[in-house]
Amino acid sequence: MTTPTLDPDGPVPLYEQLAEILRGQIRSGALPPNRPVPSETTLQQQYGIARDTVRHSLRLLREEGLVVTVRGKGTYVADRA
Amino acid sequence: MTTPTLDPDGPVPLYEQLAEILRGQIRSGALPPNRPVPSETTLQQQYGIARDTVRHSLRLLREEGLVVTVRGKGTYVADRA
DNA sequence: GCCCATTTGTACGTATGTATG
DNA sequence: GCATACATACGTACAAATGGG
Repeated sequence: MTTPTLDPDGPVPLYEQLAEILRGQIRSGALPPNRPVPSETTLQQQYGIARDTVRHSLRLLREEGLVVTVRGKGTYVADRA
Repeated sequence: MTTPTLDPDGPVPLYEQLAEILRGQIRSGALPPNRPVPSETTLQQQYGIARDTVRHSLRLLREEGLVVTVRGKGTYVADRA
């Protein structure tokens, strides 16, 4: 499982690129329901982006109902994502 | 019209305090429909907070349908706010 | 109950890009 | 071209919640 790379120069914002990657991993089952998404710190290091950008991506997924975030614990793939 | 003050030490986040102020101004008619909300820079200076915090407040109001934001123009009170 | 590491939340600052007028 | 305004993205610091030892 190689980590996909983001394109900082393309027309698609980094937060949208990461969101799309995570959507794919959720849909494919690589990130199964009720399992934690990698932490914000992990994602920011894996993709070499700012935490601000990671949080923007996760906020989108929350609004889409794909993930649920619990303070102090983590962000989890939703039950019926 | 004095500018209300925010309490940085209280339990309510600054972005929520500002959101509540703006909600009140919208409901009272002080900010009428189709009129611009003060710009992010203006709000950040008026209340002595970061632009990040202002944007968080405005994002809440957008999600509530109270305002509409147009890039390069400004943020406007929604029609049926 | 008390530390401690981890994780998310809030808030600050700065720089640059893009759209409007 | 220029000024204004929002969008994206980077950085930092500290607070608050969780869970383990």
